[in-house]
Amino acid sequence: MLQFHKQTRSPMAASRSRPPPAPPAASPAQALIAAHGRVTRTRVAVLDSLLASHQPLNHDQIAAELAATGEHHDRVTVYRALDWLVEQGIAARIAGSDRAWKFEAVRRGHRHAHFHCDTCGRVLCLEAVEPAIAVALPEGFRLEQAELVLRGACPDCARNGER
Amino acid sequence: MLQFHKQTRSPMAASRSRPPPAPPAASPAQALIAAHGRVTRTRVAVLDSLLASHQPLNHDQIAAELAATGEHHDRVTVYRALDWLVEQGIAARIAGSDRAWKFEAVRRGHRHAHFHCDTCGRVLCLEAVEPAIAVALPEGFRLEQAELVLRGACPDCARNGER
DNA sequence: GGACAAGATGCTACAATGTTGCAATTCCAT
DNA sequence: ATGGAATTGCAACATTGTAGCATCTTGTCC
Repeated sequence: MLQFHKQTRSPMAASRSRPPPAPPAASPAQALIAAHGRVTRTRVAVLDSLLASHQPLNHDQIAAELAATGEHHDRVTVYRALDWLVEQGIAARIAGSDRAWKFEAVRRGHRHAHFHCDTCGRVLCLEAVEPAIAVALPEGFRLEQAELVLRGACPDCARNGER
Repeated sequence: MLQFHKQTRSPMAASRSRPPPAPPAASPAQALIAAHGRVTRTRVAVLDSLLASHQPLNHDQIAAELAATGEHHDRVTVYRALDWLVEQGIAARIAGSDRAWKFEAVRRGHRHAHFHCDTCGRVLCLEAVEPAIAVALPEGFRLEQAELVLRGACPDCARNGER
């Protein structure tokens, strides 16, 4: 659980009106982004959202997060920021049970399964589930990633009884 | 406008007038559908396509299959037929790497992994891959289905070298 | 075989989720 | 501080799927 992100925004806002002398050690998001390319307002804000969330977010949820900060971020720019983060390996794109992509910050060396709730549509990261995936892939395939996808009802929805 | 579908349906017509004693004369698709509800032109055609395919098909590919038979099938009706087949447990809906659903006929008791090719977008069923999925799900979750999703390059695309 | 009611179809709109093209703006290495 | 490339913002478009509703089919009962 990482719930630090609010204060990362203020140095950024200040830097727009007047470049501060030396705020080098910025947020983890800024550091990550700087290591891969240009640091921009929207990229930082989007990655902040992803890092602060303990579950994958779709574009809508991210937009809501950004709106809550009071800044305006263009819809298309957010899509492009997400594309870029995925391309850089900073974020991962996972297919939800609705037809919208969900995104999560990549934790290196941290394998976990995803649980898709059919009732509420959320995707939960099951940190504790380290699946024993023993795959014998036929000749010719080049494996890039293996993921265990679980479907069903999350605790909240299962408790409420419906199916 | 429906000249061509007659031949597909003739065994059906026969079975309606007089149920054949020996084997289930109607196509497997018709039998499956009849066991769950109304047998209609589009449902049969769609399920035939799924049964004939060795890999999951998206709506576009199914539409192409249907068009090849010379019959016309409305876009919306095909969607609804697919929804119905999934609802009845005859077909399964799986999320592709693009944002279109893919569908496959359900083979009972036949677990297999899916390989998503990032290059050509196809989803291949890996019949030989019987993943050892040992999941210890936390309390509260109700598991409905577990699926192993593999991503990378399929043999065709891997051979052609690009990434 | 024929009539009937529930269910399925085929339109046409509409909704949700991205994507493209391009001029204007921003980032950052000089 | 400045210049050029990367990024943004906007509007238009593309893809994939749904909703509403009048009409037609299917399966059943006589």
